[in-house]
Formats: sequence, C-alpha cells, structure tokens
Amino acid sequence: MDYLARLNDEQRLAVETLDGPLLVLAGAGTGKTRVLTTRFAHILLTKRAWPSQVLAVTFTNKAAREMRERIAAMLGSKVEGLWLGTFHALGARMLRRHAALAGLEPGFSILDTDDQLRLLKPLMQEAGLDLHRFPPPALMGRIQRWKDRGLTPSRVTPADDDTDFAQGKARALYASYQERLASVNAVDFGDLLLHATELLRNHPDVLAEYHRSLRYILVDEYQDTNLVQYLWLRLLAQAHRNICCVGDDDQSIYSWRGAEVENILRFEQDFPGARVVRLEANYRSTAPILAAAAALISHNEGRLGKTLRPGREGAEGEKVAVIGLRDSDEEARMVGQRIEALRREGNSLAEVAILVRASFQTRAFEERLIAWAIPYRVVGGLRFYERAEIRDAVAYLRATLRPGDDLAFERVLNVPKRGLGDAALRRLRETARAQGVPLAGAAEALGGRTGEAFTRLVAGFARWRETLRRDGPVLCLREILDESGYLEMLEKDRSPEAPGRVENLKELGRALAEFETLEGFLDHVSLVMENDENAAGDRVSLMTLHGAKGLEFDTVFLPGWEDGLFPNQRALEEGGAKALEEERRLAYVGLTRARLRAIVSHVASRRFYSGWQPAYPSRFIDELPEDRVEHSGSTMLEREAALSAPAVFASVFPSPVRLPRVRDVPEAGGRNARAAPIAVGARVFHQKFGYGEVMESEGDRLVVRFENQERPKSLISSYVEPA
DNA sequence: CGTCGTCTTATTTTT
DNA sequence: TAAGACGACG
Repeated sequence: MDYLARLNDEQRLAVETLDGPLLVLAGAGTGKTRVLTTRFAHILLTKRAWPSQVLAVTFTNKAAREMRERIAAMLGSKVEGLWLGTFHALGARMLRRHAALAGLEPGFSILDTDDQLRLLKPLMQEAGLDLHRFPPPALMGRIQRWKDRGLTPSRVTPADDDTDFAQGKARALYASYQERLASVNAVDFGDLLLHATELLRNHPDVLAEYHRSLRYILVDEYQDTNLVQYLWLRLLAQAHRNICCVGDDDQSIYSWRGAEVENILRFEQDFPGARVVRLEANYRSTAPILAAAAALISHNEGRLGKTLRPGREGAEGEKVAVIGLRDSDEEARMVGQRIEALRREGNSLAEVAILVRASFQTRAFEERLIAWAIPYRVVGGLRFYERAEIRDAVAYLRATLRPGDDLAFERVLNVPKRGLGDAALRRLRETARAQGVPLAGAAEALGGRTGEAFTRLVAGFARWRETLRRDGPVLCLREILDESGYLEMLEKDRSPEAPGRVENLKELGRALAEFETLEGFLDHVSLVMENDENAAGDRVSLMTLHGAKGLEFDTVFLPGWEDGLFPNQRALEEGGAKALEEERRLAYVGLTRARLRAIVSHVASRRFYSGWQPAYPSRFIDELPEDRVEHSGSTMLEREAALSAPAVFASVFPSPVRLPRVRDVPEAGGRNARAAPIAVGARVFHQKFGYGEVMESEGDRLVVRFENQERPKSLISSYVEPA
C-alpha cells in the first residue's frame, strides 16, 4: 500500500472513502489527478471490482489518456476493458451496443458541424425562414443547448423556447432535424449523450444491466458537466450510489457551452448522505501567486468555499507582476524580451506559456516570437478531425462503407472538382427523393456530361467497396485517394498548406492501420483522435485561457487584462452578473497555472476592427492584493487614455471609476520604456512599408516617407524600428 | 461551373 | 484590417 503513503491526509481520505457518494473539491494544483487515479487503482488492488466494473469519465481525451497511463503505471501493466473515456466516447459506446433501442442501425454515423448545418439549412429554408435574419448556426446552437439539458423535441416546453427566434418554429425544426438525422442513420455530438440517457430512461432492463456491471463511478471536472451528463450519471449511479465526483467550482468556465456549475453546488442534495472532502494543499504555486488567486476569487459569491494554502513551507517567491503598456505590440515586445531573458538564464521554453482571453490576441505574440526566433506552438486551433482534408477522406470512407450516407457523398461529390456543382446536386436530390433512393443511386437518371461524371464516381465507390471487403481499410483508403484524384489535387496545389495536408492524410493512413474495422476507426477519428504535431520540443505555449485548464508552467504571461477584453464585454452582455463571475474564474484559472511567476499585463490602447481604442486596466487587477503584486509600466499613457477618451465599452457592469495610479516610473533598466524618441531625419524600418526616412516627429507620432511609397505616411512610432 | 470582386463581420469552443 | 461568405459575371 505504499501508494497510499504518498498521499497527504485529505488526499488519502478521498481515495479511501469508497462507499456512497463522495464529492472531492479539489482546488487548483492540489493533486486532483493523483487522487482520481490512485482511487481507481485502489479499487482494483483491493479487489473491490474488476476493471470492467469501474466507470471513469473525463471531458477531454487528454485527461482520459493521462489517467489510463497513470493507472497502468500504478498497476504495473496495461489494463484492458476499462470503461474509461470522455462522456461522448462512453455515450457512443453505449449507443453502439443498443443502437436498435435508440432507433438507430448499428453502423450509424457521427456527424460533424458541417454535416449538421447541411442537414438543418434546407429544413429552415423549407420552413420559409430568412436565413439572414435567422442564421442556421444560431438555431443549431439552441438545439444543442436543449440537448445539453436532456430535452428531446417532445420534452421541450414553450417555456424553453421563449423567444420568437425563427418565428416560433424552433421547436418544430428541432423535431424535423432529429427526424432527418434518424432517416440518414446519423447522430450529432449532442445526441451521443442525449440518446444514451434516453436509452437508460426508457429501458429499465438495460439500465439494470449496467447497474449490475458498473459498481464504481468516477467523474473528473464535475463542475463542467451539463444537465444531460448529470442525468446520465445519476441514472447509472442510482443503484449502488458509489459515485465519486472530483471538481472545483472555482474553475467552472464552460457555462456558455451548457455546463452548469449548479451540478457541483447541488451535489449534496442530489446525492443525500454524500461526503465532501476538500483538497486545499497546493503543491504547485508560490505563496504570492496563491494569495493573489485566492484574493481574486474571493470576490465571487455562492462558492462552496475552499482556501488554497501552500503545500510546502517556505514557498515564497516573486510577486505577481502587473505591467501597463502602450499597446499590444509593446505588450508582445515586453513578453518577448522576458522570454528571451528566461531563455538566457537557462530556463526551458516548454515551461513558459502565454495565456490569452481571445484567440485574436495570439497574433501580436506570434509576430514577435517569429521575429525573434523564439520557438512557440499555438495550442488549440483546429483539431485533427476538423481539418478539411481529413473530413474529406473520412467522408470518402463513410460513403464507401455506407452507400446510403448521403451527407458524406455530398461532401465529396465535387472534391476534387468533377464538374458537379449546385445545379447537378439539385437535380440529383430531386431524382433521389422521387425514387426514394440514396443520392448515389440516382446517378444513372442524369444524362449528358454531368451524368457521366456521376456514374464514374458511383462506379468508383462500388470498386472501393469491393477493395474494402477484400483487402481491408488501409488499401481501400490508398485506392480512394489515388483513384478519386484527391491526392493529385493536393499535389498540384502550390499553396504552402498543401504538403501539410498530404502529410495529414498519411497520418490518417497510419492511424487506420491500427484498427481492425473501419467502423471502429471512424468513431476513433471523430471522438478521440487529436493532432499532436509539434507537441514536442522546447517551445513556448500560446493558447487561450480555456485551453490552459489542467496545465501548469513555471512562467505564465497573462496579457490583455483590460475591461472589455477581460472581463469580456460580450460575455457580460449575454450572461450578466453570472458571466462576470465566470470571467473571474477564468482569471483564477490563469493565475493558478503558474508555478513560479505570473506576469499580468494591460495596455492603454488596443486595436479593434480598424482603429485604436483606449483601454482600461481590468477590474480584476484591482482585486489582486497590493502586497503580493508589483506594478510597473507606462501608466502615463493609461492616464491620458482614461482622461481623454469616452468610455469604449458601455458596460452593463461598469468598471469602478479609477484614479490614475501613480507609478509612472518605467521598470529598472527601462525594459519597457521606449528608446529615445526617433528624431527627424532618422532612418526607420516598418513591417509593411519597409525602409523610410522620418520627416516629422511629435510625441509618439511620426510622419515617414518610405522608399516604396508615394505619399508620406503618418503613423505611431511604436510601429517602426530604427534601421 | 468557376473566378473575381464586393460585402460583412468580427469571444471563449474539452467532444 | 483582414478573412471568409456570397453574388454577379465570364
């Protein structure tokens, strides 16, 4: 039992409290994952259950993988047959087992966002809606929210559909959307859990079967569960009630995706007799960082209440830096310089992260990092499955496997170009509908050149189907890519992305080789597969705050702490006071990612759309404890902006009026101060305009005549560098 | 059917 | 500003 000895008292309690409902409130950096995996291993090692009798749910594939690896490490061998995965993957697994009971055929497809919209759009048109006034993605979002709440079309009440969105047709459209899905034997992402839950609700025998087989349930990141996930869990836990949920209400940041913090706040009522264990000893961050995070989050109401305390004695460290700067370029320069300095001191770049509120902020940093040859990676962005070439290849595979998969067929119909455009597709749809056959079955009906192209494609699919049957999926994919002309299309493509796309397809082929059946692989691709290209290497990580949850770094830069951007104005408009608290939790998540140092920055002027807009320090900065924070930077500009400009963000929750802070002294060494003003006659360099000569100079404004520009340009001096 | 130019609209996005 | 969507034209 030496694995128990490695835990502190509270962690140990969380691991050993095995019977009955348990809520583990795990503050940031308190060893949440360790508790979860140790608990899992403990259940197995004490022979309380077999691996197949424990259900462990996470939100991300990454978390699931990490858990799997750590359990294997603890047990000394890989464990098979675990019910361990994301909510969606487990939902899919259940649904495949009982497809017929959910009104599906066993080989149903899982649709991506494109497919969903392609299905919904025509329905909206038929309903006579103006798609400009009611954009399909907006309706899709509403449907998704209903699904998050476990509402099938028949369960949606008028109260759930209280706006006149889509002229009151939203509910009806939801119903017909679900019908269309069923008719093409497909589900969307939200359906995986909705159907799985309905399945358990409507079939007591199936539920009883799971009650018999699943004795323990472990849930990670419980604060991010939505209602349907909660219902699913509750159904499964009903009988034995051995459910252990781990989470942190202070890190709930996905309400806009349907997550309900209430789930965690309500846990003790939902599961009477529940025990609660708090993990509060933080082994990650220095005392100032912890104190700053704690002070910040204390401004939220309705918390379950936890206080992070340093897990180690003497974990003093640098104060949290708060730096005011002129604009985002200067902010990027400051960050770049500090990263340079860290690198010179021998720090690993993999231990540095820049965490932004909104993805557009990454650009300024990318430019700076490229210019200074600092390796970085942008985390997040497109997932493997979301890449066009992967979707195309998958659609080819889907249409090969399932002749009736019209959505897949439609997607690849004209990729590569075969002269089959909108008009042809429309005729094809009509014929197919009239004859009651899938699109691919209607090809012969069309005459002329279009018909020929169609027939050729359909013949191709027949051939590939034969290859799939005879030689398996790998050869089939190769044949598809060759014979369809897809690979040729990419090879002819001279754009810089093309080689990467070819590479991605190769990667797809390699992954495919690991699977016995194409069906299994298709699920893997849409539910699990991720792209981990450039994951390795000593690089700075650049990502959104949302993307950073669960990660930690020695050094964390938190730029853009300005009212309007962070807390985000749009979020506040939509979600009111609750949204402000969620933004604050996001700030808390950001701060607690840092082990040794956190650098918060804000600028006086930020670029929005076209022009520059004055910006004000985030109210969150005021909520940091003065004695743990060190302010620096050019606040003169901040004051100027504050005094001269009208409020940019007419906030529903106005930031308190602030007095200009008296701390105009630039940081020692003038790191953030501009070099001497650029003199008239100086030669300068501009990213876009190239080299030029300064004609006039006043304050930070310059007039420059560039060599390859006819007219002199007026610009701000921070845009040019002395040449 | 494909290309070019104009118009439009700018958060976060685990699956 | 700058990328993506859409409609008019060739």
